[in-house]
Amino acid sequence: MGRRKVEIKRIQDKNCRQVAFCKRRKGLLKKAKEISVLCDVDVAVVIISNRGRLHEFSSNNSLTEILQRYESHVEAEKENSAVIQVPETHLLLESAKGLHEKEKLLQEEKKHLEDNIASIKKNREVNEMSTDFADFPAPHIICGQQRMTLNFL
Amino acid sequence: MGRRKVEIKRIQDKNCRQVAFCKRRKGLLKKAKEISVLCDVDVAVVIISNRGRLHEFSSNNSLTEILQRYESHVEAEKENSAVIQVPETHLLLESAKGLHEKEKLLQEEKKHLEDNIASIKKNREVNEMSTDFADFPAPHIICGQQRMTLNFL
DNA sequence: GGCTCTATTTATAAGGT
DNA sequence: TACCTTATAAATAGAGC
Repeated sequence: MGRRKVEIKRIQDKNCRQVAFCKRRKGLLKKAKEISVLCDVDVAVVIISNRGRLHEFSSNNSLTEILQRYESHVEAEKENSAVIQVPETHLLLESAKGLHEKEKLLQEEKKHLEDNIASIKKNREVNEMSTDFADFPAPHIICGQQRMTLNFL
Repeated sequence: MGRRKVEIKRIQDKNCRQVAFCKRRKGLLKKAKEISVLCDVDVAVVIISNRGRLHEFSSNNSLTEILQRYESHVEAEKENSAVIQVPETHLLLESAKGLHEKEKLLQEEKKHLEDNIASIKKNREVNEMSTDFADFPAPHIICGQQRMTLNFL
């Protein structure tokens, strides 16, 4: 739905990809809301950008509850089916490969966490130095700092 | 997008509502897949009809992983939400308190990550030692181990 | 990075099988 | 209940700010 048809594959250009993400994210969340209202159903949408930023929609206030309910219903089935579907011994090689990738991912995330902790400590020092409230930065500045740290999570 | 414009409110006629649900559910899941591919992001969609039937999409095979990441985001934001929502100056003390708590939380998360890495390395060593596949534990046991480690992500 | 414009594609409301 | 058809509304790609 645009000036030309686009093939559904990863958009190579970084800027185009970001623009498409903004537009389509907005569209997806809107559609999630619409179906939940029109059809009176529970809907949960979670989007995590590759920079780790979170976007969500839920049709009620207890998304976590919906998702946990979902997990409790589906996980058991998945475990059963996994055992049934994956009796091939050679897939254990894939398992080992997956563990390597997980380790790499974890180390990257850990680095983010460490950076974030450093950032928080820095902010805290700034706050603790300013014991005179008259010199305190405006609340929205604080908000901005915290928002920044959140982006690393 | 149809013969006429529809207001976004619960569709009264049960049959129309069901028809709309089928169409829009299909559309929503399609769009979720498209954005995940085009924009290279993680997306999870969970739809629970009012009859309790479940429909889902996730951009990779580990919906659980996406949801866990979601929950860690929410926990972190909960701590800050009080500060963000309230512009009262005296709450800056709470802000500092929140930063301490956040640091504590992050350190706990980091510890989880470190424990997890250790666990993964341990698993990997076990895998590498077991070059004789005949001695490999049953696949479902491996699956169980991975599921456990995933819960920390 | 976000917003506007608009040509074009896509989704879908009604209606029918 | 679930699939066609088709007119129409809605989303959005690309371009410009």
